[in-house]
Amino acid sequence: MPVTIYDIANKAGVSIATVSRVFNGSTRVSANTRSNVLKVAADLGYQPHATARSLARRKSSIVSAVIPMLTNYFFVEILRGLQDTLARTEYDLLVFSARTLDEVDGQMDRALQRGQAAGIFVFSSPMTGERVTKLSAFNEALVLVDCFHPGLDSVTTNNLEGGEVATRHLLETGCERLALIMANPESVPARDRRDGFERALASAGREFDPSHVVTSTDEDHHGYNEQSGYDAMRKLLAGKVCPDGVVATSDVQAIGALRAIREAGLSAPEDIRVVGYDDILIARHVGLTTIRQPMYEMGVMAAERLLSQIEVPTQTRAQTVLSPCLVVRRTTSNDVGSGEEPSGQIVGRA
Amino acid sequence: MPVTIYDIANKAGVSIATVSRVFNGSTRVSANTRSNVLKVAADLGYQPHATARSLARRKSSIVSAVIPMLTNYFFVEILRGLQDTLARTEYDLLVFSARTLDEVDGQMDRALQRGQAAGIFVFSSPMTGERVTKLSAFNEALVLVDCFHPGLDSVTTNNLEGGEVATRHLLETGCERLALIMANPESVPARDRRDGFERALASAGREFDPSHVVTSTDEDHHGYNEQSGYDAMRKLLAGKVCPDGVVATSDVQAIGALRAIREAGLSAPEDIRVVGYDDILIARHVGLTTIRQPMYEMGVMAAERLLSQIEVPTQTRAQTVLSPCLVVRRTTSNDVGSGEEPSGQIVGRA
DNA sequence: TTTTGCCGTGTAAGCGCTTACACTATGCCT
DNA sequence: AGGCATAGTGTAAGCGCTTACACGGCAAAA
Repeated sequence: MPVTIYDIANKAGVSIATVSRVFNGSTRVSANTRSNVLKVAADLGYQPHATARSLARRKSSIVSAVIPMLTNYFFVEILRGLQDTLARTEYDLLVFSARTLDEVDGQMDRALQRGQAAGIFVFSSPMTGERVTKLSAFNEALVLVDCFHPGLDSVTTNNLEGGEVATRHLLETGCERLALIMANPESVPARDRRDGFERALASAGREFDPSHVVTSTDEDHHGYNEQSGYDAMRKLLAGKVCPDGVVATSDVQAIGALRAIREAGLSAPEDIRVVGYDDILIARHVGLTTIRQPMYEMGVMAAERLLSQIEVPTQTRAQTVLSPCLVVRRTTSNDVGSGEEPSGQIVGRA
Repeated sequence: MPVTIYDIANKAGVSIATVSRVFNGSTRVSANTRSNVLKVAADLGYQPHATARSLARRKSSIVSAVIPMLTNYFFVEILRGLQDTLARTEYDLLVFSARTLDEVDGQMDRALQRGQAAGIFVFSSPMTGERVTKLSAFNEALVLVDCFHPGLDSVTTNNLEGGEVATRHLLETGCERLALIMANPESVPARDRRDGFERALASAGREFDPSHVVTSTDEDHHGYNEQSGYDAMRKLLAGKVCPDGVVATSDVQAIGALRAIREAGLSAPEDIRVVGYDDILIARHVGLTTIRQPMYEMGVMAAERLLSQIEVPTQTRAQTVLSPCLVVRRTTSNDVGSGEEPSGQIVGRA
């Protein structure tokens, strides 16, 4: 009882080709026939069969996204950008979420399944050789989001710049002894942020104290978690030279660090200034100065990029790099008004 | 150059039917043939074509979820439950997110597209007549999540109970003048929570003061936003009898209320105790007592329900109702330890 | 030895749609 | 009047796979 184009063709006294034409790019069909077919289709409650359509067209109307740790606010925001952009097209979004980075490979395989999608997004996954091989063999559109590989399209933010901006901010507010609380170096963004930290120090002519860089070896979320920030801060506080400014490679780590600071009877920004990274929702509420990434825009741009790849498959590759921006709040400044002013003072542009 | 079963059949010297059998329920194929086919397939780098498979099987390996306001932590958690459960099956998840409740209908139409999905989840959408009609006409599996309609499968939490528990908690801690900060009554959960509030008052023999129920008329997220909580609290503070206990229908509203309280020079729990609803991440950080919903579990159960519907289509309907649980934190108690103990004291079971 | 049955495999008919190609009018140009 | 576009429609061949049915062969049963 599902109604097909045959039913319509029968009832309207035309051929299935004509019915199909009506429902497609309307290649030359007379106005009469068209409206007649449309009417019959409406009467019968016809709906095109998505799968059959894809098969015949040799092109799916689905695009896939492989996302590790969907729980993360960062990804959800990007997803919004994707969705809002895709909603205006014929494409629907298949979401493959991996709980850990190890699960990414499995989900990627599912996503790369032939005939499934017209294109795919890969989020925040380190580009191992094996992955690059698989992705390069994929014949459809592909955009990396928040990760990078030469020769593949990507939309990323400039983590090096972000790390640098955060560090420079601390220097400018008068910090003398800077420290870095870093996530697991397996994470490429973490490494880039660290490089930015070092670069800012170097260009300010400051010496770089290796004991002031605490690196997580945590596997859970690659060290992007509160506990790892807490532990790192404790370690810093126990060191011989206590820092007066701390950059963390994520907000959650920064929040852990703040807890350690508070427990030590100290406070931010008075004793130690703290900068996070990401601008998650909580950052606002705890007044955390942070580096905001243009997440929504990343989603939009990634989607646009994918769509244009689908349209013109042979197109040259493009790597889009967006700049993060500094959001100044309580943990580095006494001037920003207390309490939870909604957004903080935004410095720089996204 | 994409390799099909014909290529394999040729090279292996068998028919396409045999190749197909190897890749399916392995209906009677000799061990020799099987391993030979598998080998050839591996050599050629064969991958089954997802779309063709769905068409031939008359059954998609995709399930869809229609989700309003994906930004919401609540939905993301449920999604995790869905994904984790689906990951173990052959099904992939198509996500249709609507930015507003009005967009739900459009996204629902896309999701209901014939031949697209083997089943669909509809999240948190009021069941208007039109929607019920469309959903009932859908011939595939269907599970409502966080919304309800008799005759359709659903997984919900008991909002009435949640409202009641929150209210009773305030009464037990000695509050005398209870108030309710309520979201837009278009939202069914909000109404249910209010009913719970009223019921708890009634069964405690308290009188119900209508002026102590402030209802949002906000359209933005149905009044589930910080501003609406803030405004409501201001209104309560300006009233002739100031409440000493407030239940909010969501954490974000509660957080707005807390701000209003602080700005009025008062504090929680000393002057006014506050209970939220949802247990979003921020709740922990501001020490908000709240009602936690078993979000992840909802996702798991919804997925399981859908899967079993797909397996046995004629099965009887089931409405699953999960109980929320109270999480006691600073805003209603001085005994819970200060600062941000991670989880709060959990009372009741999820 | 003949019968019965089952196992392993092939043949072919779809699934519901798109689209190249062919065909028939019709209108227009010479 | 004949020739030639051109617009509108139909015919049929797929898209890559699944699966009902048929068939040959061989082992067990008679």
